[in-house]
Amino acid sequence: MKRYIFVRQLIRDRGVRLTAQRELVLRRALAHLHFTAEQLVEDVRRVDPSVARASVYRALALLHELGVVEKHDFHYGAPNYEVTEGKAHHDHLMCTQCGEIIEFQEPRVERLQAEIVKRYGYQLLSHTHKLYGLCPACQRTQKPHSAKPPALHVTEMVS
Amino acid sequence: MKRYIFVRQLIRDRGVRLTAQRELVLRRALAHLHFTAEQLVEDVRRVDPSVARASVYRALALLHELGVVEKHDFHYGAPNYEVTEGKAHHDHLMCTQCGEIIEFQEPRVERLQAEIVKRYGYQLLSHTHKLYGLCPACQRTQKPHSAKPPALHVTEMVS
DNA sequence: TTCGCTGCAAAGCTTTTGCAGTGGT
DNA sequence: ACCACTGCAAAAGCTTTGCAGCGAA
Repeated sequence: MKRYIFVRQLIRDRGVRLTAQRELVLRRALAHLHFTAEQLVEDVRRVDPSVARASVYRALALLHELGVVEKHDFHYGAPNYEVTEGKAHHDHLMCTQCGEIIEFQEPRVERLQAEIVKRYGYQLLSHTHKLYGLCPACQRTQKPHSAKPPALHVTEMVS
Repeated sequence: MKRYIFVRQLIRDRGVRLTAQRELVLRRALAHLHFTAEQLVEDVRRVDPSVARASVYRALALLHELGVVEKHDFHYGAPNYEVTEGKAHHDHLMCTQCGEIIEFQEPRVERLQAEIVKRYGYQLLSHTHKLYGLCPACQRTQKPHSAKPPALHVTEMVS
């Protein structure tokens, strides 16, 4: 709820209009941990079928510009989005078989990153750090060669 | 050259046919550090215009299955491919303004990764670690807001 | 000779865009 | 009352696929 109100204010401060469509897209985005653009379209249209696919994409782009939403490519299926606003920084560990995503924090890695960029004279702006593996459950039911994209799922229902 | 011969053998061992198209795609892929599928298509067809776009995509998919080629998404333009076969493992540092890509190694990060997955009972299969920032040159010519995709470039000419 | 691979063109998916009408401020 | 935003449908990437013919083994 706090995040919702905060982002609404961000939109207003941006000087763009706070429309019903944008509010709805924001509310539905906040209801998921990780989601694809298409999942968000479906979710939004389940609530209000009159909202156009294009409006969802445009609202998502706006949220991305505002720094509220991050885009992830887990290389298994379509890109994923995540509302990172108001959440502590974290990276991701994903099961390549069932699609489970775990968010982790590791300050020691962050420190090493700073060291690495310094080595090349770079100014660090952002980073992505993704670990892929098998979750405990999938290690047991392990198929020798499941080369293909597992479903990317979504769980949390409120924000 | 050693890599070329090695991969040819990989293809034969796979029990699939070693066609002229596959050999050409492999040679041109080896000639670049990082490339998009479309860049590879252009490059291949510059050498032999009779090769179909679809054949390049199919050959690239084969090389990916063989573990010879890796796919990267730098979030600036189309996904990038890289022939990693025969190269030491490394991760990437990219300038978001000019598109320069630096490959770095940091064993200490690798060690922390092993520790992280153990924490969650995962079995680590692979990872991606990408740092985004401004290279020394672009820090000087810095535009306040260059939100858009820089050209992804390609340099090396032989392999 | 066989059947896996290719070229071609068409289709598929996801995302973007042009435009006329609508609604926030 | 403006003009930014929306819905719609068409277009625009990028990648995959069906199919008939070709050519590596």
